[in-house]
Amino acid sequence: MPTPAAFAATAALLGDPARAAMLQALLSGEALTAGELARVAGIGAPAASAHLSRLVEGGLLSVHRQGRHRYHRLASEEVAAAIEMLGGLSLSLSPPRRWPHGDAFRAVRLCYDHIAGRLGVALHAALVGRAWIAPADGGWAATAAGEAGLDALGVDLDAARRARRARRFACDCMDWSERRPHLAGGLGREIAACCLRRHWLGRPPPEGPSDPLARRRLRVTPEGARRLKEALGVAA
Amino acid sequence: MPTPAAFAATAALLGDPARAAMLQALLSGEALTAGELARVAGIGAPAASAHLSRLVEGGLLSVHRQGRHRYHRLASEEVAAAIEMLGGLSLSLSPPRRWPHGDAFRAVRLCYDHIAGRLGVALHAALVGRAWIAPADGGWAATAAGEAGLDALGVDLDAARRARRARRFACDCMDWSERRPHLAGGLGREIAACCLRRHWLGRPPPEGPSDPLARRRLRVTPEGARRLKEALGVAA
DNA sequence: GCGACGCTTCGCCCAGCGCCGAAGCGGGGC
DNA sequence: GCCCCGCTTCGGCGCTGGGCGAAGCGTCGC
Repeated sequence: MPTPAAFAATAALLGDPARAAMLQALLSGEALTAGELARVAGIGAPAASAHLSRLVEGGLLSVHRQGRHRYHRLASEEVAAAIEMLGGLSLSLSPPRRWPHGDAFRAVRLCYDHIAGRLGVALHAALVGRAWIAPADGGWAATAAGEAGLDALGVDLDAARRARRARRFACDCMDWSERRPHLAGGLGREIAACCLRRHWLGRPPPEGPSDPLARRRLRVTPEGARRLKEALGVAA
Repeated sequence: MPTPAAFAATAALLGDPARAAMLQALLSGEALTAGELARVAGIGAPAASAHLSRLVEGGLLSVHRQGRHRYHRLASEEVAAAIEMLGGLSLSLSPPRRWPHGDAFRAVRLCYDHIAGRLGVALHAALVGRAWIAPADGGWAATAAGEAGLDALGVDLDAARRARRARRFACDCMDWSERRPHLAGGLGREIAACCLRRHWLGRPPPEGPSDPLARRRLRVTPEGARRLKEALGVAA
């Protein structure tokens, strides 16, 4: 455990409405500009700049300059996992309203860059149940059967192993709507990419003019349901 | 996801050094008095009282009056899980020092009231691998084989099912040192209680005069290592 | 019943932070 | 070269909130 001071410093970064809005917007895994984030948070450019500086300084975000824009993204999937978890806690502490985003969001959605919701949890269980992945130091490793099966599905295992942004090959991420883990890490990312590339998952149109969760919504296509069922026994 | 305002309100409760110290102290699962918590946080009684009021109001703590004392404890294991997770994130954001608590704390420790660390993760994997527990709505349920096996070990399944404090029978709790889940819920609590009762786990003496993690330290006894090995194939 | 003790409430002070408007810096478009 | 645009820095304002000492309330011990 960190010192209380270090712990509080990290938590305090999450404990501001404007910063929370920015971080939630970045949960889609995309990189957004300072201006977009200012609009999302409903504040002016100077205030947004100060917030973003603190988030970067604190290690929660990373920046990428491109021309006169500055693109911000979550620094790691650990950050995404912590935000998801804290969101789940906050929801359970104020239970007045029921599930606010419709059952579809609970069934399948994007968490940072991997699949979450009931489908994400089912995929995780299927991979473990068929012994396609096995416990390894710091997460999971693919078994021989898993490498063959995933390759047959079209998952780019080389890309999954390429440790971009210091990520693990595969590790667990707690699903706050299901209270069971789904798969994160490079493998989680590539599985999601594969499903999107092959149109097993699609992105439904936004539900409103400024739908903050639009980028995270997913939908299982008929073909996706069929292929996932026959390949992994997953009922989407 | 909650609104940014609700999310930030919850995070802000964790984002103060004094409150963080209190919450970390309560991670042992015990109930502590306001005075003890004030001492832990290094603040006076009035300040502690104000902090505790806010934590209770925010749903993170629950209070129990007994005579002239007021005992505070974490309101739920979801709160404990979120604190653990945020602690792991905070550690990973400031990686200068390596593991500060010794390898023993990483091997086995108490998380709220269940077993965490490498042993906790190994137990979770063993229960799933032997199909003693199976996925169920909102967590895990014990299979017929699991009921028999756990009962033979001496785990009080009736107590585990008794949903004290609105807890699930069994669900996952992310282990921040291993990045894989260990078992929480009523079953997790009763397994830990069973191991302590049968002296398979013991509490080592505190490492210093004011060891904040003393109540969470655990150690596997020789008999415990033998019994866990033969019953579940777990190498402690 | 009286004092000791645990805790809370009240009153107050001060630091930190979140916000904005104005100004400054740098990149791109024309 | 000019201006537009995205972003940052600076200066100033207002408020929240965290801290303490003093006082009040309820409980326990004798």
